Amino acid sequence: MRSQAEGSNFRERARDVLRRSILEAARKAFVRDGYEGVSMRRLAERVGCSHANLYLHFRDKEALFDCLVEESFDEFDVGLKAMFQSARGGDPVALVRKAGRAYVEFGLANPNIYEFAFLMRRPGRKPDKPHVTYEGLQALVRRCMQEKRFRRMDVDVASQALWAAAHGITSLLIIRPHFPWADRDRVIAQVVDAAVDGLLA
Amino acid sequence: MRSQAEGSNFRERARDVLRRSILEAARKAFVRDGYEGVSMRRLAERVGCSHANLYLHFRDKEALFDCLVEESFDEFDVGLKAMFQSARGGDPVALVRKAGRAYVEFGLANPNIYEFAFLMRRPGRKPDKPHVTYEGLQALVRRCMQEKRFRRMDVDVASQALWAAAHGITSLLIIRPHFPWADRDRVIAQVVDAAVDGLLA
DNA sequence: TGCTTTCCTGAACAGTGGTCAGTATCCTGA
DNA sequence: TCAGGATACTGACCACTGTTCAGGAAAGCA
Repeated sequence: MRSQAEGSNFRERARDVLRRSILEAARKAFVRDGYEGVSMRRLAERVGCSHANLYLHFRDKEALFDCLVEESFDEFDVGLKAMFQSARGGDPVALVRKAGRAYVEFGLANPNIYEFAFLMRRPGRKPDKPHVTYEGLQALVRRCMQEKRFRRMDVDVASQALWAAAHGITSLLIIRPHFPWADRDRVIAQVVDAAVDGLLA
Repeated sequence: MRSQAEGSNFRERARDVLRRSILEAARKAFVRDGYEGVSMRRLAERVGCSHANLYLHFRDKEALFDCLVEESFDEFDVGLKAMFQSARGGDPVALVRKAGRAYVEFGLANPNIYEFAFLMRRPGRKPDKPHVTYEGLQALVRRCMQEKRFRRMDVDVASQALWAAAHGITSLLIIRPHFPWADRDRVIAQVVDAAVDGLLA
């Protein structure tokens, strides 16, 4: 029995394959129709299995989409890290601005992912621990302070203020797409730059 | 038949009474349980009528809650207008800061209302026309520019940047209440002040 | 081949928002 | 006062949702 469990069996591989195809179908459906617009039954139909089967791979609908969101943000983190890497030694303040714009762009490019991650209230869900992305921002802000580019203040207050500004314009653009927005890029730039400038020494 | 319709009948009054009691029960339920947490059947039970009856007063669930939100924002507008009135002739920039804080406070004091108004995506809903509150902000920003306190720029870019900042911190605090926030008041002040300072001449 | 373990599914459950034919209620004009 | 007509209301119903579970199908091992 032990040997069955640990051997990388046909069954085990098949299980992983199914899991991945669920995730991919879910991503497609989710990106197109949003959380409420996807039903487990229709999803199962696309995958080609019974809807009950989905529950053998994911505890419930939320868990499935949580998994997708995590994947997406991991990708985002990778992109962000690459950006930090390539700009190592450069102007940290410019990097904050760039990261802020990248954050907004990511949200606008993946509105349904962003919606699920930061626009939906999910009472009784896991406590909101800081995401890797936030920790990266924290580190960057700290560096700006060490190099005396930002004035001395609580790192968290500064980081959270930056996050709030970037999130504000991202979420409004997603939620109110038909609002008579002025030039979007200028609004985004204004929001991000003002938030950054507000921290300068 | 005409006289029936216009006469302030017993029936007509009763209709209005029921409509109001629906709205009040809905407000209570909605504030406690959020949009998804309220079902039309349970709501009808509280009101004391059949759930089908609700649909004779409101086209659907969304229309019912749209009505509530409109009421709430009317209240918000009244409060904000009074503030503008009382500070007329005073420092317009200080007024913008005050309005920004008031906006955030309102949102935090009425999270479920705010959620429905600005946190929920409702595809295919009526085009998002600017709300009275936004128009008030626009006017205030214009005044700041006329008095040369804000630098010359597109009024909408400036107004929308301010709105985005205030919305950003409001929505994050509502959606992520368990995030390890720094001192909330300081974060709010930082976000609002940075957004305002970013417009100064 | 039998036996065990693991996988998978159809049916069922309790709930949702929304509709509609039919009934109960009220108002009006004779 | 009473019949007729307009109005208000409801129970039953529809198509759907997320989720569970007994039991059948399939695979691995002896």
